[in-house]
Amino acid sequence: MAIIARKGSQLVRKHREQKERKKAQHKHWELAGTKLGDIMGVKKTEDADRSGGKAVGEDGKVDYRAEQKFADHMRDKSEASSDFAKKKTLLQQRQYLPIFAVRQQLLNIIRDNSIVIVVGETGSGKTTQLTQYLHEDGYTSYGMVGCTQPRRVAAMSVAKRVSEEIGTNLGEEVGYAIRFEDCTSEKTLIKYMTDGILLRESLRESDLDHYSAVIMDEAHERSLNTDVLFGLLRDVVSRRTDLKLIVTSATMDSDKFAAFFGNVPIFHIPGRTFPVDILFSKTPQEDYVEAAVKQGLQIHLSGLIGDILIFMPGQEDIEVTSDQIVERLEDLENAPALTVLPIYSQLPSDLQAKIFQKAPDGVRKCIVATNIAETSLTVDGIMFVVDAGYCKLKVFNPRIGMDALQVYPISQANANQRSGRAGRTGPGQCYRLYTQSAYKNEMLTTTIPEIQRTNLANVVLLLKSLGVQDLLLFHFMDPPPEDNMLNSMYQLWILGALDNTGSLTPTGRLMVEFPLDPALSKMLIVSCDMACSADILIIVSMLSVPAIFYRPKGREEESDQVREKFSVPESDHLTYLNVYMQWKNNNYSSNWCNDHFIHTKAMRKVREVRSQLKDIMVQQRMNLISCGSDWDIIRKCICAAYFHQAAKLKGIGEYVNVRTGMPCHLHPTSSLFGMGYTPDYIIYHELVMTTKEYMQCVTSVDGEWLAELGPMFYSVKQAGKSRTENRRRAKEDIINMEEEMSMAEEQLQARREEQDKKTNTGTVKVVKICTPGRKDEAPMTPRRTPARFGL
DNA sequence: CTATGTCCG
Repeated sequence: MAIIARKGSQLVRKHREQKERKKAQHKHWELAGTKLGDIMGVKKTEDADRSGGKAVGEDGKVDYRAEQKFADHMRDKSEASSDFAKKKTLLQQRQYLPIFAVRQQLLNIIRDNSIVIVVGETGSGKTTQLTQYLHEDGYTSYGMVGCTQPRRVAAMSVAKRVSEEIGTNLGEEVGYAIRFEDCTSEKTLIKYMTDGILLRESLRESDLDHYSAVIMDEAHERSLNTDVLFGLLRDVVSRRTDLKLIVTSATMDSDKFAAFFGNVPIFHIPGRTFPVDILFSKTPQEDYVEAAVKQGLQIHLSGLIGDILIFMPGQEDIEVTSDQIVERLEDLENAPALTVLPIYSQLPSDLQAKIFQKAPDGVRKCIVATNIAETSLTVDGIMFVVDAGYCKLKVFNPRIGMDALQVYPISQANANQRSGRAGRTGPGQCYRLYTQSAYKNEMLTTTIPEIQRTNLANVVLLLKSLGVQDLLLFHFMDPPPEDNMLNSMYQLWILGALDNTGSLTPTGRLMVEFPLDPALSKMLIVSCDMACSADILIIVSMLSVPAIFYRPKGREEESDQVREKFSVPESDHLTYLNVYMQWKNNNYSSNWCNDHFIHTKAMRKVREVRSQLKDIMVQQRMNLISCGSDWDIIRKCICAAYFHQAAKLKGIGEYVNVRTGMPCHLHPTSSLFGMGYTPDYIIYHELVMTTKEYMQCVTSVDGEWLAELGPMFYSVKQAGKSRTENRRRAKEDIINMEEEMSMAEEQLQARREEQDKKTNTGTVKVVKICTPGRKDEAPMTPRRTPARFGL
């Protein structure tokens, strides 16, 4: 009943909104008229002034000034342009790269120093050539040359290219390693890999004895793994004088990198890109969606040739922007054809592939993207970039143990990366929908590195298993906030991975074996004792991939209804299990996925993860048993690893966090959402602040389970005799053991102070992070009006 | 009572 009412009212509202919006738009266009200048608010740029300085539009609302010429650091991996490739041999192509001119100098400086920072601009050829130069210079005679990449695709494609250049089969002299795929052999001399792989390797072999040289490519992106490797490799090099470390960096932070590694030399390799004109908005834009739509259309109607790339923070904005461009273009007479293509990572791959297809002759492409187009995928033929100036960032707040996924202004580094996307195949233009003063004064030079804004439980576990005694003294380039480290250690203590002295327990050592977040590893370990490991294995696998359910625009109701068929009323975890079992019963069919609004790609990955985890379990002699249909056992097992993330029912549909007392909400996608069934206690997998504090993926639990499984948090005041009595009392008398919590924290704090006294080196620096929700700390917090756009 | 940026093991 409740469901029907909810769906019904929603339908009506949506429909009404749509009608209203249409009406309002018509009004808008009648008022605005159809004169080009009026609609765009900008004069047509027949002859865009490329020399800089001159205003492009004089009388419009959106107004730009050419400010500077700009060539960016962009990744130009391996692909040479096709006609060039036809004419030249591989060797000639290699010699044409800018890095070739400085080859000997580079090798000399590497010979003379253990660590070198290389500033390699886009198109310099560093990624493909550095490894080969080291190989040619004899470094592979006593070990491998390793090269890390932040992304898998990069590791694979570069390895392929280099193996062709050397003239061997991929996987022999030149190979790569990524999760699920080790394409190397005993013959391998040059090994490309993701930075996560090298990190895992250092667990087995802390001095990296197999390597004679390690190149950390794209280090300026500062991925979590890169930052941990920084600290580790710095020490490895001091122990092993025969190991060479080469770290690539962007110009802006090369000095910082050099200082971190001990004032090591910086070597600069020029790049080869086309100039990009940067045009800033003269006035701040109130609504970046509106501004982007106008700018996109203005470029399109200017008659200049070339595809357009628009950067937006998220899926919703992308959809609104795309729709608006299409709609407004339809209202114009004789407008040239334009294909508008959205792209973001959650988009199914067949739709993603569209952006790489060539548009029909005379049709311009306009790609509307998240920052996926900033580094992860490169589209050729982009001449115009429109940059809204925002991105979404996940920031972890250790105090309340919650992530916040919110829109933040981008950094200058992001902005430069984005504009560089217009200069890949020819000179281009970048329209920034923010003022030059905002760029200079309000934007950070670089994005806050991931290590300072993420949950560190995994990093802490890893470093502990590497024998790092005091994590607060570990040499990070940018140390994470102390709160964050302490919180992670505390969390690991709760999970039984660390003992009271902060050392790794046997459970902790077992947890390290799994490429999972600690709580998930714990769940897997506990499940073996509770005889439901086969089922938990599936749930864990489902939880370690991104979104399973697909909710396409325009078919929201339909997909929601299909999803409800899978829903297990008391648990999202069990709902996931249910989905997997049904998929399995349908022979892992991709058609079945499509019919049920489920991401095929995600499910395939679940299967891969499951198989990898299963191998580890077998190797660790953990038994695989299913509990059949006794799903209470499964819920109890989940509770055993997540009791620290519990919420108590407060009112109808209202929950409060048991530990912090903070109100939390069920996410609308939860099986428990909007149902008549409202359990007294639930545990949640994740707490994320978006528009509200949402618990994502929840399972109902018995109050007494919490007391039984999380005795350091909860206790039942008086134990009754019967089960029902127990349960009743548990519901009434659950106490949050705040004192014990703070005791553990004090213990950690005391330890830290003790260490501080021993070494007053001041290596620990706490960096304040912009607290989510504090508007005064985010000067460029955008006015988000896209939902009401056009009204 | 309503929605999630990008990666990695």
